[in-house]
Formats: sequence, structure tokens, C-alpha cells
Amino acid sequence: MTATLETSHNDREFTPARTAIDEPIPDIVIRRLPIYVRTLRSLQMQGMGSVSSDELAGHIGVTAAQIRRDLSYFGRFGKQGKGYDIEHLAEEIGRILKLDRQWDVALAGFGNLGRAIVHHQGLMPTSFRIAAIFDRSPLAIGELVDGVSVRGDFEIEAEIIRLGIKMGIIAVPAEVAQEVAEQMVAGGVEALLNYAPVVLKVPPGVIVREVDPLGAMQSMTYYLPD
Amino acid sequence: MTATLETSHNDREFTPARTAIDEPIPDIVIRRLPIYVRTLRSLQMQGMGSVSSDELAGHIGVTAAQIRRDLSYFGRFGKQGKGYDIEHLAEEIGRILKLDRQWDVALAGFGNLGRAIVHHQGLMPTSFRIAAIFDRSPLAIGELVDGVSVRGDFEIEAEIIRLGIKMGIIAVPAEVAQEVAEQMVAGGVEALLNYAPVVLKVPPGVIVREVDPLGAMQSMTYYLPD
DNA sequence: CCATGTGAATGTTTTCACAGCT
DNA sequence: AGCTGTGAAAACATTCACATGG
Repeated sequence: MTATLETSHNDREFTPARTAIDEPIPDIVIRRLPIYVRTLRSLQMQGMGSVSSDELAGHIGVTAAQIRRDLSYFGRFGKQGKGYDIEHLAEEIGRILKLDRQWDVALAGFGNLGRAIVHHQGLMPTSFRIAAIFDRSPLAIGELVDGVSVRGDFEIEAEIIRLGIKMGIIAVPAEVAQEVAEQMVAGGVEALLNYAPVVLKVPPGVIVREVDPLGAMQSMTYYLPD
Repeated sequence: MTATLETSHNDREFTPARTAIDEPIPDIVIRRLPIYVRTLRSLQMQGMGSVSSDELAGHIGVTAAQIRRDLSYFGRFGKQGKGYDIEHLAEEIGRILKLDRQWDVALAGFGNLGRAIVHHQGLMPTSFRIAAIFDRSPLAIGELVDGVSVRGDFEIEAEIIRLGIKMGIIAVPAEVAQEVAEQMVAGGVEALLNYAPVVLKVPPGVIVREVDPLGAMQSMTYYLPD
């Protein structure tokens, strides 16, 4: 919709289906895809083989039109009159999200929160692996967790470079979150999951997602009766 | 915009400023308010007394117009040519969000995640207090945490009623999340913070916010180079 | 006949731009 | 002169509704 950097080289004679080459997909759509995969996998485990957008929508609590529109950004995965093949669609969305491989992740902060992130079942099922852990406390440094030993925060950049890590999780106190984020970015990290209640400043191209349970709680009270 | 339940009793002759009585405020605005409070408090701690929307926007990473528009839903808090008084604005937004009191919260699930939620500094600073904890494991039941003893999951409804709790946190495994949510709602809970990777079905009037770090990670990989 | 995929319509959110107050 | 508060415009997102195809 908005003009892209370059409208350059339309060297393809024939564009099959997609109206414009390289039309950017709204981030809000991308953020819904994991829910689709999760729900499809759940239906699959219940023994189902296919779903209509209507049925899937019912499980997720959105409209069928939204699901169809969202999927239409990526291709045509359904069969008219039949619906979607669950296994196939889950597989396709997984591929779109690049979940068909394993991503090494660096975790900064090994206090209560960091430990819960590492140990919590289902938080890192497939696709992600904690490949490096950092903490500033000498008490934590050297601790061995699933074959990964906790390192000092001064090693963040070097270790991330050494391991070629592209994703980081910030689970440190608010005061040091920005600093830690910068070290991770300096090491080449391009995606950050931020648990600290601070707005991180990152260079363009680096993506940040906030996990903000406190903010969520603080906004819900608005709706509660006095 | 959408017709409200009742347009009833326009018994006020003179409506001062707000165009329509009871115009509903977009939830997306409500969800940004905690960020404003947090940032204002941070500026205050740095010794500042007032900010312009421009400056505040810079810290948060949004536009000044957005901040002004958001605040305009609730009143006129700024001084032209001067900006906003930080203490006053933080106080006002806190009042709007009903953060000027303490809310008792029920926590279901006292595994790694639940323990981190309870112990993590800054997760429950003011405004919230874990007043009840539930777990299905006999190993956890009876454990004493900050004067609150962990109870069995069969006691959820009764205990929430007894304490008059209106907010709940779901930190149980996905398989039992819906069931636990229903028990909390049966007990009178009207706001749920859900950590389980499941879409909760709740009756109208009950508000749910998701904390979905896995989904956040799974959507970020989309943007990473192969 | 059933359910997808998608133009067009509608609804929501953000941004522009400026009158008006201090 | 500086900055708010807000109509109006633009951008973005969702939903409608239906032609199309198995």
C-alpha cells in the first residue's frame, strides 16, 4: 500500500495470483499466525483432519473472514466446499514463520524470571533453544543449565557473536535492560523479547516484542467496578 | 460509536466539553495508559517536573499527537505553551486506571511460572497483592508464601468468593487453563491475566489479557533472515 | 451445496495541521 | 513563542457479501 523502498525491476512477465510483488504483510497478521498454528495442532491432536474457517474461528474467538483474509496474504491453502487440511495448513504457516528450524536464543537475566523462562515446560518447545545465558551476579555465573553455563554480562556481545545468535530475551531489571539490549544488538541480535518494563531503543531493523504482564493488569483494572 | 446498552437519562442540561456522554474509550488507548504512567514516574525520579507531549513521545517511541489524542479522551491535563505537570498527570492516569487502590489477585498455578510471578520484584509493586494461591499438586498445597497459604484447586471458587477477589492470574498448564478460568469466573473474577497458550472462553463482561511470550517469539522469526 | 478467496464497504486508529490559550 | 486539544484527512484493519470452484 505505502510505496516500498524500490518499485524497481518488475522483470517477471507473469505474476501468478499475488497482485503486487512484495506487498508487505501487516504485522498484526503475522502476530496472529502463531495462534493459528497452535490451534491447528490442538485440533490435530484431537484427531481432526480438516477445518473450515468458520470452525477454526470459533475455537480462536475471531471471525471466519479474518482467518481467510489473513491466510490469503500467503497463498490459497483451502479447498472450496471442504475447508483446510489441518496438517498441511499448520505445516505451511510454520514454514512462513520459519518455525521449521531451530533458533538459538540468548537469555539475559538469570533471576527468578530467567529461571522460570528456562525451566517452564512449553515455553520453549520446539523451534527455540536457550543457547547462552548471562547474568551479572557472581553467584549465578558458572552455573550449568542444560549444558549451557551462565556467563557474566560483560561477555554478552562476544559470546553472541561466537554463537551467531539472532534472538535475545531480556529478563534483567529495568535499570540495565537498555544496556543489555545494546550489547545484544552489538553482537548481532535482530529480535528481542523484552520482559523489562522499559521501552527499549533499538536501531531500525531490530524487532522488539514486549511481554508486559504488569501493564496488562494495570489496564484491566480500568474496566472493573469500583 | 456502536450504540451503548442504554442511551438513557440525558438529565444533564449542559455537557461541558465531552461531545457525547459516555463515549466509549478505545481499549487500545486504555492499554497504552500504563506505559504513560510508568514513563512519567521514571521522568519524575530523574527530577523532572513537567514534559511536553513531544518529549514524552520521544521516550516512549510514539508520536506526540497520539499522546495528546489519548489523553484528550479523559480531559485536559496540559498547559498550552508549557506541557504537562508530571506528578499531576501520573496521578490522574493512575486514578483513571483505578490504580489508586490495592487489588487482591488470585493466582492459579504454583509451578516455576507461578513462583516467578510471586517472587519477581516489580511484577507486583503497588496496586496488586497476591491474596490467594492455588495449585493441584499436594506437594505445593499448604506451602506458605508471604502469609498466604497455597490451597487446592478444588477450593478456587469458594475462596475467591470468600475474599471477594475480582482479578485472577492463570499460570497453569494449557490443559487445565479453561477449567481453572471457569472456576475463577464462577467465584466472581472479572479480569484474567492468562499465561497459558490457550484461548480462554469467558462470558461477556469478563476481560482477558494474554501473556504470550512463545507467540511473540514465533512471530518474530518471520522477520529474521534465513 | 458448501466454503474459499477477495473486491468493496465499513469501522477503527493514527496522523496532520492549526486555532486558541498561556 | 510554545505547546495543547481537536476537527478533518489519511492510513490501516475488519467485515460483508458474493462470484467461483470442487
